[in-house]
Amino acid sequence: MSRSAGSRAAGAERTRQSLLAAAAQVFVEQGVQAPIRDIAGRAGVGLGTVYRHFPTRAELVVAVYRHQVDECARLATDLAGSPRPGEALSRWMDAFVEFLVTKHGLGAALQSEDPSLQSLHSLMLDTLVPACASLLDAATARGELDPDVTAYTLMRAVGNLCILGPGYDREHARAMVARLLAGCRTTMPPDGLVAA
Amino acid sequence: MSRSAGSRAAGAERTRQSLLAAAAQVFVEQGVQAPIRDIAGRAGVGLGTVYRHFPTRAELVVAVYRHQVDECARLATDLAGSPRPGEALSRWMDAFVEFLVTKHGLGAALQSEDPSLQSLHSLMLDTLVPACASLLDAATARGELDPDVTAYTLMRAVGNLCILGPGYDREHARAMVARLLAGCRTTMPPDGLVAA
Amino acid sequence: MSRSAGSRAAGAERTRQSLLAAAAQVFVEQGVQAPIRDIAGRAGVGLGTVYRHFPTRAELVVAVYRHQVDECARLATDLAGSPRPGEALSRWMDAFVEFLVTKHGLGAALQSEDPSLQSLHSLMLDTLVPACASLLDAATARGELDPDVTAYTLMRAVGNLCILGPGYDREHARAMVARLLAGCRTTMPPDGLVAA
Amino acid sequence: MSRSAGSRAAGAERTRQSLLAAAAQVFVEQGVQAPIRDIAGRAGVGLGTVYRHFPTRAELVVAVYRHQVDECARLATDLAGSPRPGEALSRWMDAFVEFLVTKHGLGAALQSEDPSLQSLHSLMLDTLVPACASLLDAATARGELDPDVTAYTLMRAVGNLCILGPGYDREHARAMVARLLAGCRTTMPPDGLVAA
DNA sequence: GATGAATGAGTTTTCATTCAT
DNA sequence: GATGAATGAAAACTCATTCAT
Repeated sequence: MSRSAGSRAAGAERTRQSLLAAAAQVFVEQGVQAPIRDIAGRAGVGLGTVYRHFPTRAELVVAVYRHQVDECARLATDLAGSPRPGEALSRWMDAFVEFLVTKHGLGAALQSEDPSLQSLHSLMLDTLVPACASLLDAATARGELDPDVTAYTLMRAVGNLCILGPGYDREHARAMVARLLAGCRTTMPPDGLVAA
Repeated sequence: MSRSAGSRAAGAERTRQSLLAAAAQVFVEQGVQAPIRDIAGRAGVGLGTVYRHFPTRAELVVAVYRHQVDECARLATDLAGSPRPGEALSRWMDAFVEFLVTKHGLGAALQSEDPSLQSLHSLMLDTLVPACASLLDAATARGELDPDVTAYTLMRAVGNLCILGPGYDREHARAMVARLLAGCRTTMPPDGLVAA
Repeated sequence: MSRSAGSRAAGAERTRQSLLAAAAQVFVEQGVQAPIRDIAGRAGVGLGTVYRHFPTRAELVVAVYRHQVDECARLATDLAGSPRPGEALSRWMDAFVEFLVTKHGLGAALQSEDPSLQSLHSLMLDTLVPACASLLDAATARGELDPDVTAYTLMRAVGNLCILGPGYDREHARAMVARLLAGCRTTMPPDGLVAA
Repeated sequence: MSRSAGSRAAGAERTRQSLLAAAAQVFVEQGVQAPIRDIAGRAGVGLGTVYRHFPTRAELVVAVYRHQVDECARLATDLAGSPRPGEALSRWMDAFVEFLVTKHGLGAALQSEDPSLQSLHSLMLDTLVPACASLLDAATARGELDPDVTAYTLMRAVGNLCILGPGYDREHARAMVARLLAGCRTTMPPDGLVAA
């Protein structure tokens, strides 16, 4: 009359994966505030099923991005021992930018103060800030980076620079991030003025 | 006759100012998408009064920010003839940052693609991009800036850097903008990698 | 400091006439439910002025149409003694149709049950039903009309036939009214069936 | 499984029918522009439920009337081969009148130019005009009707004659339609004047 | 008398969320 | 576990009406 418990669980897992894939797509198209119904529709499941798997929007958002966040953190680990820490940092930032701009709306979501997205912030920060920090520290130790730059601040800034819009696309974001990084290489005078 | 008409007009003008002040406050707290009713409540007027003065949300938003946008553009004019264009640009950016972070939510509003905010984009771009461009050109002419940097892209980037959040406040934004500017002083290699 | 009482009264009368003219126009364009503000605007006066002259919408509507209603009634009087009452009735109906279709929206207004338009009904009925009845009676007396036809019912029917729409314009209304009248010339069988 | 799905679907269908019944009633009382909330209230459901079943007002209006429109069209088909086409037309018009006056407010709705009711027009015209035309053609072929009369114009006129009001009820409408039809039996002189 | 600013009730519409099946 | 019907709070927007000047 019904499948075995095992295959039922497998079915649930498949449903979960459909949801994650659908949500990822919809988030790209409409941002993380997209109607839950749209996600259910895209996944081909009922509305209630979304709520069963992800009782809150935040849980869904976090689940959608966790995989890529983890991958990004792993890349930092891989680059950690590089003999050229400044270049390693640049490479990692490129990957981070790629991640952010690919996930249309993520940058915006990151800056949203909507409490339901708090856990997305946590995910990003808890995982990526340490990852970034290790690269930063290495670069700083070599004198390739101003020690005043903190990983958290830099990542927020980069996250913001990755909020795209008309006339400001992926390449612009990448270029601006590169320049920001370049500006982090040397100590800034307290007033921030560019020396002549 | 002119007195009564005058005082009615004066009352309306006072209402208008209350609305602008209330909207500015509410925009800081809730962003430019705040419910119109909240703005009416804050100003102590009826809902219809908001619509009378500002038939669309966009008109209200633009009115709220126009004064400061104009002031910011004026500052660019004042700084235009400076003998040290790089410093002039830095100073102007500081003022621009100050403007953006004071108007919490404006940065976010600027990156919104909501068509009702199109006119806010226009206001900002039409007024400030030329202002910024004149400073940029002067700095570029002196070799104090990479000619590849365009005013539009730089302003979008700065606008994004001014989206604040927990752990990323005005001072962080200011510092990041200063570093971004510093990174604009020299030509970037095409791959954006920091030279060792 | 102010005009004499006489000229003030004259000014008021002029305002009243402007309002009637403006309302007539607006009623044609938008129907009798048009926003009061539009009428004030068209007349070039303030909103309050409309309310001063015509405290209710109904009073304005009635005032707008009274002149023409009276004229229409007068025409009936003129035609009353005609030696050919059937033709007189036709002619009068033509004038009535002309009146109705010219006043776009009046037909619809007449069938509306909005209580605020009750007095418009009264105006029409009290004035025009007797006028029409006199022509009807004359025609009936000559055997040119079925005595079962009452003025009130006929006028409602004609009023309805004058509600225009896409594909049904003034000429169609006129033709249908003529046919209706033709159908009133002879006694109908109780079942309304057309004899072969 | 099929049972639970079945009963949920059945419940939804019951809701849909409640809504149609409620809407029909409310349309009679208030016309087709009645507030959606009133219909929801009458049906004893939430506001959103109305929107779920009928996303636009037009869809609800059309659904309410489609059944009867179809029935009316079917009757025309049944009467099409009648040996006495004039009588068939009369009978069909009687049914049409019955339909229109029963649905108080439909006549008015039909003459409304509100774009949201465009589909109601289409429903009526696409379905009933051809139905009526077939009866008309048959009668015309037998010389029982003036060939100048078109189905569209006749139906608009009949529709208008079925707009009831105080002192003008179903019987009056029926009588006036019968007379209009009678007036369609013979060619009218161009000036529409009744010959003595 | 004239004005028009202010008001707020009334409607439409959208979606997050619940829950019976 | 899955479903999707139902719900209703929230927000936008319109306009008739009042009233202080």
